[in-house]
Amino acid sequence: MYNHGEIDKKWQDRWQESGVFKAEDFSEKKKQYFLVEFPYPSGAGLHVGHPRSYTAIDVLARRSRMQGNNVLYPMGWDAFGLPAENYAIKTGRPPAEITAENIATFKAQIQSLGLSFDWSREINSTDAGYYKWTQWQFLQFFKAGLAYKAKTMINWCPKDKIGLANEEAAGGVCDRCGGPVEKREKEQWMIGITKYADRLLSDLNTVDYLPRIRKQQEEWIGKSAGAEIEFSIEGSADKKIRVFTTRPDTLFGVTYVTLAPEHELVQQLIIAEDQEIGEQLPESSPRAAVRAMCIRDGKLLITFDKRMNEHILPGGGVDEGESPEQAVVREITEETGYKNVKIVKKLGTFKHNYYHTGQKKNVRSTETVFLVEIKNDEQVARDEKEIAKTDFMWLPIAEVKERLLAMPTVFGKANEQVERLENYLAVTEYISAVTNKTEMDRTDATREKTGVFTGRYAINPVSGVRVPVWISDYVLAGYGTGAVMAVPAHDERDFEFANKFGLPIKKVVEPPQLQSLPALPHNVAAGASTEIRVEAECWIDEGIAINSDFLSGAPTWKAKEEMIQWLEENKCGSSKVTYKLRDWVFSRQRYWGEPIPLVHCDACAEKKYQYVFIHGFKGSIEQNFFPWLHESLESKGHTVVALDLPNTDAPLVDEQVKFLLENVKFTADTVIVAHSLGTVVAQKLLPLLSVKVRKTIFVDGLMNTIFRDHPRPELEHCCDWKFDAAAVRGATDELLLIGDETESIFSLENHRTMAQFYKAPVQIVAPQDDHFCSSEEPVIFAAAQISGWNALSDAELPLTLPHVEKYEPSDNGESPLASMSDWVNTKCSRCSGPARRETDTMPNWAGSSWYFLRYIDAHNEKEFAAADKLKYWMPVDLYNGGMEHTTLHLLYSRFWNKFMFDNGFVPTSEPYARRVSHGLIMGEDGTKMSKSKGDTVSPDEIVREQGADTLRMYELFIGPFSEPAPWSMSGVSGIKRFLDRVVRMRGLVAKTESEEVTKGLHKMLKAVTEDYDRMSFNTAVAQYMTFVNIVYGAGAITADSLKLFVRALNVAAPHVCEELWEELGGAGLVCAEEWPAFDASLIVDATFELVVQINGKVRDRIEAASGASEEELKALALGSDKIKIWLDGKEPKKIVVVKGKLVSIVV
RNA sequence: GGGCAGGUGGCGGAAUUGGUAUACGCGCUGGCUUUAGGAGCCAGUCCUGGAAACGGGUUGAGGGUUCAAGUCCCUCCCUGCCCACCA
Repeated sequence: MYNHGEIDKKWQDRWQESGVFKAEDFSEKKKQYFLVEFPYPSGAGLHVGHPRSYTAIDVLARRSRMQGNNVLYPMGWDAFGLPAENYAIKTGRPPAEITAENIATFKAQIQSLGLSFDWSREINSTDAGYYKWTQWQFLQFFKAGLAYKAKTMINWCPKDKIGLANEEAAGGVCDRCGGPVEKREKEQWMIGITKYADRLLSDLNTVDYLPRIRKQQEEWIGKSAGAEIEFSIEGSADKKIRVFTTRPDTLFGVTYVTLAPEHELVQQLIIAEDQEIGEQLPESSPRAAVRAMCIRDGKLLITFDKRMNEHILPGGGVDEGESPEQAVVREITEETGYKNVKIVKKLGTFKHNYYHTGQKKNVRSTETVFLVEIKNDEQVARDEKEIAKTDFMWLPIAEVKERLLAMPTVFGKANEQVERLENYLAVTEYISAVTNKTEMDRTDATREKTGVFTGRYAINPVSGVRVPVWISDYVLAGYGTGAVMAVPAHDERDFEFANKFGLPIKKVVEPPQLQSLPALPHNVAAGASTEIRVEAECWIDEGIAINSDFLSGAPTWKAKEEMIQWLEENKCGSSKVTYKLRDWVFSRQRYWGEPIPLVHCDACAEKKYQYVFIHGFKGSIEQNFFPWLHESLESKGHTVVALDLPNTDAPLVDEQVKFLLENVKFTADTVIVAHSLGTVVAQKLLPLLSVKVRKTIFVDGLMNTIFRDHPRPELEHCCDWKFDAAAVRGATDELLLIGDETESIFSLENHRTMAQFYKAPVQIVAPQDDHFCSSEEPVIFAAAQISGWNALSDAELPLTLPHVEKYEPSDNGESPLASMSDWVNTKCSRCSGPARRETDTMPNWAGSSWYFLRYIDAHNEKEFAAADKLKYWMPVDLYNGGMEHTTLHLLYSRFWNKFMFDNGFVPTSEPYARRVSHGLIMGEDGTKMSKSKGDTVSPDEIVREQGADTLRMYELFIGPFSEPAPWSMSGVSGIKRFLDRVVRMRGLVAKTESEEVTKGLHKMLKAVTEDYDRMSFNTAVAQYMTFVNIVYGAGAITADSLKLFVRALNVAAPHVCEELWEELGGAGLVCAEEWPAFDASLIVDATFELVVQINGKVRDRIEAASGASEEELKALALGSDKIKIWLDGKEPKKIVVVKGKLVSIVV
């Protein structure tokens, strides 16, 4: 028994005093950066799950130090987030206060484990000194044009009137009140991670991630290659449906086209604006009447005529001097009392005859039908007479549809019109039903597909075949184009849908014939199934094209290529790559997060600018990106100056600069957009300007004549290639570099260099064409626009969280910051006019996207980290974290780091060289530990009762590191027993020891070293135990051997080992000793147990010399009496000898 | 539905390249030390036949390749995790 309470504390203090675990910047030793995910300091304190990875990586860190490396193993706090905020809402205490307490608890708990963290580098994501740099880095994204505002759907609880995080809205139910969660549109900050999709995918080749982690990254990015194809719409020449498909080869098999219910074309298609129904008659006809269709939540507003005993649409005659629009609003108010009536659209004007009861004859009249919206349910009192005459009601469309269609007074009865109305009703009903569905209902894949025919037809561009256009909720609005070409014969979802709605199925791919496949002798011999099954009628795999005109006979891969070529030649489609990855929603309507350091100024937003284009080598204003951009900017009210530069085929930069100075009047409201060699012109031009221009954009710019990998001597003499960074930067308020990811002309390194030279942000995009031709004009258009959003200057950072009275989000969905009018209302940094601060805060993912960089220089007040220190320490050599973070956190931080790399702020493109994951620790019953079950285990208790080393070693021993493992309290006691045995080995120290002990020691050292190398901590612990068992069996061990053992065990059980080391007279700290090397010569056994098998069964074990040759072993085996008996005189047919192991005899 | 990981004693788990299956720990049994309790130490502990010697069987089920299969191949069953209508 040892007094763990005393020695734990004693050695933790010694380590702290001696500073042995401090990482040294720029040390000559080899650097090793070990990282574990920094925890969220929850109020519940440390869970036994936390120490699992901290201890395991601690073992590696301690061993690495003993092996002579300069180790960085830091710890910090990811302390922004919901739990503290929710607790603050409940108690009214500031989250900062709560967080500080939680951190103190966590830190004390973690420190009680004797982990070798370098606490001098401790960080806290909620410190203003930390989040200043989170804000600063966000502004780099903003300045590079990668942060933008867009409308997205948020989870909204109508009862609590707050927006919910996804984790608070799990299962479509509000976390707080248990009520249903709706989707609501909200403008939010987004970050353009999709621009990095391809590099995030391909750079996985450059890092060492656990295969399943890599797979998850790949799937989350979800790259698929295919084609975008345009279908024209019958009767609407100007509108096209664009679909994305991975199987352009099946285009001949398309039997219908489907749109997502949210697709922008849906509204235009179902209300046939461009196709009037019925015969148009003059609206001024004296008999003109109006009717209103008002549909809400799948119900139709109907009036009931009491005298006629008939349901009818609200409406009536147009009075004199009244327009039909005025008439319909008046009629609705009279008949129903609703006063907020708004006309959405005129559906059409129809002629019809009806029997006029007053005149007692058939009258010819016109009727104009409007689609109306009733904004809210405010009503005026209805006229007495009207009440006597009519009732009104909201009826489900399905209930009234038949009657409505039968009404003689509506629409007449032409078939086409009825059909049209029917479609209109069906589609409207469908869409309202779908949009009312909860998210859960909609994403449940086992659900039956639903859909509705729009009544419209699309034309297959390759076959000219007319196919119906449907709307269906199995089409996702957010992926591809939100529309699909359905090929039911070769897509399971389309197949299911076609069967349900009786749509035709056309086969265009034949499964490959077995005979044509190369023989697979291996598989056949192994009894492999030789049949290829065709399931149902739907063949989704590749094959041979049939019924496909010019494609017929081609294998799928070839048919794809040929179809894409045909589409491109005929300008109705092109090859296209699509990703599942969506842009990153960066806004949270919460208090406890980093404030987004932006200010919005209306005056700046309204301002118009003069855009000056500078084209490149051999370029002209009509080429490259200029024509569309020109038009688009002018349509926004800006002016554009676009001039062809002189001598474009043999340019002289100075001459072109002079030309521009003479022909353009540059002002403070000028924005320069320069492309390629034009950026060289701009770099020479800017220092010569007498004003500071507003913004300059270099599109695929350059500073030397090295083009990616080859020089361009023809440009060497166009200028002196010397640039003055300060002068250029001083002549333009903003400078933005846009680079080409495909490196078609310039390398990414080139942009990185420019970014560092000019201290300017870089946006890397993947243009469809090389070197930014017309297809990328929208990217440049977006970058060139100047919004009303202005970044705070570096000096204004950090923008700290103000103190608020209430931590609840406001009931309009804004964060609590929005109610702080003193804080919100501020001055525009640019024009000094009134401006408003952004009140959204950043997500939890922000601070954790770069924390590994801050550890490297945790106290730097001038930069987020010094470049030379980053260069020394990055990348992280080993990063461990939970599986729950292997998609989002990993992806976001990789993206963040890559962007920072492109901008020259960090030295590596990938932040983590290696990523591993630990398994969850479960309760004793094998299910998740939970407070409600009461089976949570507190590390404190174990540390107090059995010591830190016991907890540490048990965490290592519990099972394979990356697998989940059930906690076992008696297993903990087993470790405690082992450590007591270790301590008692003092009593076994003797002058000599048996060979068995020496050999066991070195075998253990070898095995433990190898086990740690492959992160097999549980078996390493078993090796220590085996050795201790040997020593107890032998009864004696030398002090030297025990010291070696203590050195090896120290990484796992450091407190006990320091104590023993001291007692054994070891100098200094054992953790500062060298990692013990094993002596290979001591491990070698003189003999081994030769296994002799007959027909695969072990029949004898014979002691044999280790070096014995195959012949000797064979002779030995055959000479054995036992073997002779088993052979019974039979002659062996075959003898296999494995040296050092066994002899296998076949008879 | 798809992907991934797995299925080995009473339990957690070992077996690195196809080469002695069940290391190590827990639990259990017996013994010793002996005031009790606890702790410690020693021995045993996959199933099965046998007093023993010595056999037979065994890694979810079935089949295959091999001198040899927990490990490789095929079919199926089960469990866990992740993703989930991504055209």
